[in-house]
Amino acid sequence: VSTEIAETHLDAWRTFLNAHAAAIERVEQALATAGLAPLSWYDALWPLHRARGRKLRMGELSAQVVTISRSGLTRLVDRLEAAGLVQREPSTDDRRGTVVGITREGSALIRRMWPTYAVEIERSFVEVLSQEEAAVLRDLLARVHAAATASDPVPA
Amino acid sequence: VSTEIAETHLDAWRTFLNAHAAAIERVEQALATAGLAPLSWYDALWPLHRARGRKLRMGELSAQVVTISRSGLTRLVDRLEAAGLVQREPSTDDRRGTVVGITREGSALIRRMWPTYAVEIERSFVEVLSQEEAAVLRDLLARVHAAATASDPVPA
DNA sequence: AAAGATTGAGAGGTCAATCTTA
DNA sequence: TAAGATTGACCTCTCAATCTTT
Repeated sequence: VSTEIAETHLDAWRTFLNAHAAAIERVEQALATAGLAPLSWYDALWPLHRARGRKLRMGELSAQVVTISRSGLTRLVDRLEAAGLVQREPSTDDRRGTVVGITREGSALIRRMWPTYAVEIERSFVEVLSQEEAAVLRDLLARVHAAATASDPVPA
Repeated sequence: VSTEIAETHLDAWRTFLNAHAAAIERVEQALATAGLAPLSWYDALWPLHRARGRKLRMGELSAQVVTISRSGLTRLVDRLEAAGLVQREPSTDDRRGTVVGITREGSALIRRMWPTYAVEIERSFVEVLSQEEAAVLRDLLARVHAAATASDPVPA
């Protein structure tokens, strides 16, 4: 364990990875037990639901679903569409593009999933962190996020 | 956005997910650019490397590689073995079991990966968090981890 | 030529069933 | 019968190549 990173920072990193794995695992498990869809479906449906009827282009949606590649999103939307949760149409203004809109069933699913999802956020975050602590956590992680997003680590 | 979770907690949750996605993405990208193996290989090799020669049973190893299922680990170890980085043998004391040991090449790979990995931890954590802040982050996330690990959310 | 999106091929992952030894 | 680990079937994701429109 060299290349000298302070022990505290390393511990924070490891705890970060472990906490994330445990929390996500738990949410997925709760959703599966409740007979609902996986978190990835929620992630993709949520921006569409929030858009309240406005259809999003695949690219716009992709930009908001950060854990999946562009082609991965195409395939996810294939499944969502097959399940009747979203609808695709060719974009009218730029005919290279495709727009996706959530259906009534899609919005219904999002609403059914939220309570289960929320219970797990309660357990993992709300019950163990005060408002002030949550704010501190948010601010520290926002800095990590910004740093991790900053312009390329290793240019091509 | 109902089922009432305070906005601060929700923001913390979202930032948690985004920060994780960004940080991991960055590490994977750096490793790939350097022509090294993915993080999952590091995760599996590290406990074996740390065991300094002692061979671990598949179950022991599985317990320490938290992001992958037992059968997923079998397949990962298949690949690591094919790459000459680990070696499997039937366990002598309990012949149902298998033990895995890291090879010289495996340890060499871990050592070659670490500097690249470390650079990204530096960028995402060390450069933006003081010692004290890292300690605070570690402590808050340790609570999240504990809460997310606590006995079953939804019993079968 | 470049941008938006999809597709083919293949890598990696899971669950449930299986094999072997305890 | 149960525990440790693997396997078979199948699903999801990614990269690189492709198709269409700009």
